[in-house]
Amino acid sequence: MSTTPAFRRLPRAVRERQMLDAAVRVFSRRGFHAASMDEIADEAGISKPMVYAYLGSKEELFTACLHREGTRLLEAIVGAVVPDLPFEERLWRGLRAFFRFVGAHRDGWAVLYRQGRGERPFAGELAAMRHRIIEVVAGMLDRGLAADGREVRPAELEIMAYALVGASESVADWLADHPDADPDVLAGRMMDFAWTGAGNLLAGRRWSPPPAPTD
Amino acid sequence: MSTTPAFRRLPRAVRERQMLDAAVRVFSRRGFHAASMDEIADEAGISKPMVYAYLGSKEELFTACLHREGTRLLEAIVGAVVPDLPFEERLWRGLRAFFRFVGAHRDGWAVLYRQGRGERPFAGELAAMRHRIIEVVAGMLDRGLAADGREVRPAELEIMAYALVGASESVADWLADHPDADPDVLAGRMMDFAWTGAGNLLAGRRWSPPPAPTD
DNA sequence: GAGCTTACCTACTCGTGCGTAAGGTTACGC
DNA sequence: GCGTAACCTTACGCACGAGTAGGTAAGCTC
Repeated sequence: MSTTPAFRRLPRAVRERQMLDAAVRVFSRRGFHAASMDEIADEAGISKPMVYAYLGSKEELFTACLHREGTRLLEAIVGAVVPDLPFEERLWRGLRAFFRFVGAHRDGWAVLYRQGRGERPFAGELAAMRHRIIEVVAGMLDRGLAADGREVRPAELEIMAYALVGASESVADWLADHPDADPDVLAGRMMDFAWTGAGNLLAGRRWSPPPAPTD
Repeated sequence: MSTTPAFRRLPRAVRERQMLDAAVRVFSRRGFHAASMDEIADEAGISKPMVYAYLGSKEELFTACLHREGTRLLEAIVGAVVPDLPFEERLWRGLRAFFRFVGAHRDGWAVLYRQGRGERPFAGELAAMRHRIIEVVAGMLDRGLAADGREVRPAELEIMAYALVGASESVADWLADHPDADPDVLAGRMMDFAWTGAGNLLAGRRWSPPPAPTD
C-alpha cells in the first residue's frame, strides 16, 4: 500500500491553530483548572509535548485563547461601528455585531465570559478589557448626549454603560444556550431596551422614588 | 495563669458557621479549584480534618457556600418585595434589597457571580437559580403590563427580564469593587434605566431599525 | 541516499492538594 | 476524680496532572 500515514505532518502554523481551537473548546466546557493539557492535546489530535513546544505553559495557552477570542470580538465590534454614523446607528450596528459574534463563536464567548472572570491570574486583565469596552460605550452615550445639547455627570454615564453592557452580556449568554435564536432579533430586542430606555432617560426623564415609607 | 487555652473548644454549630464564613472568603478570592482545603481550615482557625468531619468534601463545602449565600440573597429580595404593592414599588424595593445585599456581602456575591458560574458541577444549579429569579422578574413585568391592559409575548418578556437582571448584576459587580458607593443610589440609577426604559418600552414605544443599508 | 531539520511520540518525574488514620486534649456527667 | 464522648491535632497515603527527557521518523536539500 502507498503512503497513507494515519497522522499527516502539518506545518506549525496549522497545528497552532488546531491547538488553539481545541483549547478554546475544552476550556469552554471545563474551565481553566478542570481542563487538563492531556485532554486539550487529545482534542487537537496531537500529543501533549507538542502543545508545550508550540504554545508554552497552560497559563500561556489560556492567555493565548483569551487574547485571540477577545481580539476577534473587539475587531468584530469596532469593524461594525463606523465612526461618523449617528449614535443610534452605531449602537445598533455594535450590538448586532456583538450578538452575531456570540452566536458564531459560542465557545470563545464561554471562555471569555464564564471561565475567564473567576480565574485569578486572568480576571484582572479580562476585567480591564471589559472596562475598556464600557468606557467606549460611555463615550458613545456622552457624544450622543452632547449632540443633543445635554450633559450628564461622568459617574452616571459610567453606571449606565455598565448597565447596558451587563444587559447585553446577559442576553448574549442566553443566546449561547439557545442555538436556534437569531442574533439579529436579539440585537433588536436590546435596542428596544437600550435605545428606548436610554433615549428617554437621557432626554431628561428621571425616575424618582415614590413618597411611600422608604424603609 | 488561669485557663486561657489558645483554642477554645466550641460547639459544632458555631464552628460550622465559622468554617462556612472562612470558605466563602477563600472561595471568593481564589475560585473553587485554586482554593485549598488547608487554606480554608487555616482561615477558619481550625485544622483540616474538622472541615471534613463537619462539612464533608470540598464539593459539598462549595455547594453549602453557594446554597447559604444564594438563600440569603433570595430571602433578602423576596422579603423586600411585598406582593400587593404596585409594580414600580416592588421593582424599586427588590433592586434596593439586591444592591444592599451585594454591598453588605461582597464575598458571597463574588462566590455566586464570579466563581460559581464557570465551575462544572455547580454551574447548572446556579444557572437554574438565576433562571428562577429571571422568571420572577418576567412575571413582575407581565403583571405590570396586564394591569396596564397590554400584552407581550412571553419570549420577549423573558429576554427583557434577562436584560434587566444582567444589567443589575453588572452594576452590582461594579459595586463590589467600589466599597464607598451607596447601594441605594445605585438602585436608583437602575430604576432610572429599568423603569424609564422598560416603562416607555412596555407602553408601546418600540425601536425600529433605521432604513439605511442594513449590512 | 547522506545528512540535516522539523514534526512528533512514549514514558517518565515530581509537586500539589484531597481525603484519612490514629492518636492527644478538654469538658462534662456522675 | 474518673470515664467517656466530643472536639481537635499531626502526619501521612494516594491520585492526578503539569511539565520534560530522550528517542523516532518524515520530509527536504544536495
